[in-house]
Amino acid sequence: MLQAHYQALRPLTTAHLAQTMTLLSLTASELRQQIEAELSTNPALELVDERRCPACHRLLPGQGACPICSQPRHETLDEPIVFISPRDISYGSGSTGDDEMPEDRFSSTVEELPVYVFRQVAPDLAVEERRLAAHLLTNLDEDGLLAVSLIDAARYLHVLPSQLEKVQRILQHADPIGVCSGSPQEALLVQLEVLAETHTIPSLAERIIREGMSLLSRRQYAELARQMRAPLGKVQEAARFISDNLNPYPARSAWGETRHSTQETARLYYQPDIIISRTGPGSGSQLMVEIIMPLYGTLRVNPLYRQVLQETDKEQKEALREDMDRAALFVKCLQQRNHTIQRLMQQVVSLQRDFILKGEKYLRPATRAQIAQNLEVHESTVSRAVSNKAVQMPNGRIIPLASFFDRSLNVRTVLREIIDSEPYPFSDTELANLLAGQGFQVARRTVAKYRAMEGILPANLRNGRSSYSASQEHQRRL
DNA sequence: CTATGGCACGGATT
DNA sequence: AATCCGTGCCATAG
Repeated sequence: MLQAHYQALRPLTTAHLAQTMTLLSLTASELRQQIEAELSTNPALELVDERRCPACHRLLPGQGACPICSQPRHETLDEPIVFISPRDISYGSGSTGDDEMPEDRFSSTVEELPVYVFRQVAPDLAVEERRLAAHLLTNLDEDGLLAVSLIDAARYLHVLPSQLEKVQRILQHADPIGVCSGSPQEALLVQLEVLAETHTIPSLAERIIREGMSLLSRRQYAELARQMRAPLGKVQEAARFISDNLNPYPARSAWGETRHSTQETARLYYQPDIIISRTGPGSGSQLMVEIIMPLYGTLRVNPLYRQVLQETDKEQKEALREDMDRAALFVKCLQQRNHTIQRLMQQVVSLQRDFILKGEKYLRPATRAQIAQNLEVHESTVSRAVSNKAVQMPNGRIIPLASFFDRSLNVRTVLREIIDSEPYPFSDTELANLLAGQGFQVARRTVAKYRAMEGILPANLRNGRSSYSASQEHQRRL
């Protein structure tokens, strides 16, 4: 049945083909602009605001709408089972008619933050909880802190404060850690808690934040020490730790700093075009892939047009028919775009399952050409589909889709591991041999390049603990 | 003499 | 057709 459905979607004209190609290479946000432009110029095209698609609703928690396909489709694969559905993003309230004027980067950050956070947590929330999360996120101030009190919000939403607190806790652990806290103090505590999982933290830090916030912010350490009944040195150490590692205003300080992302093209913040998440915890879980559609509702040809077409006289008929054809074409192209991306992601996910779940080390070097062959499409098609798109991984990290095709990422990761635990600084030649021992055959010269990419100093400048400042200085020089 | 970085070439990618 | 990436060759630094 699906087969038949898509048979009808095969490109029929060169115009169709060209438009599909164009749409294929667009990001979710670019697509949104495109759709809006089309909607405003073509009266035959209509966006039906159906927020829920029954089938999606059953499978996805919450309101995963299926905007483009009027018949929602979920395909299952044998190996990792993949559900794919376009997914909606709403852009808060108001300001829909904004013309792209990137003059003010800061304001765009403010506008993006709620969406960015919502995307991370949405998969983990139940339907009702999503509503709460959305409400909280629309009430953030520019620092990423809650502008309303939890009590007020709970009253407004007609829920128990405890329910809202639960949602808030989840939000606070999303990427700008501490976001959605009620106060700087609260944000710090959340950050401290998260940090404590991986680092050792000064014992005094928590108490200082809890009890000595005002003194801390005024840097009155002596007074603080007296109040804590602790030595001044300890207090200063803790204060130092706090100012170095924590941030009372989660939204400030470039939360897109994506450390360790290995891609030099790391844009500040991505809007993911595709989201990969796990359907549940544990090893037997399946992967769920969502293709983002940036608008609510179903896009279709306005059925009224068909009727009117019957009843008008000839000269008007021509104009109407043209609009209708354009609209139909657009919808087809859009469907084809999503279909192509869907098939692509099925390939990618089943090939790179280990990479998605276990990390960069397990990336398989795959070429676009190979995927294109499996998909029986031209490699330039794959190329277009892959470029300029961002994927959000199950762990919340957002990376370019192109990194799935990075031929050297796994080698570089292993290289990093070797160097991180080396007993003495290995020379590039030794590193090359060690890598070969692990099955990575790379030339000595290439090892040097990878080192540079990872910002690791050459052996002669590397003494045991490679200091950050040194390596950063080195990076700057490149 | 050894370890690295620069330049250039060929194949893959876009 | 233009560009990027892995490599080999060679010059330079220690």
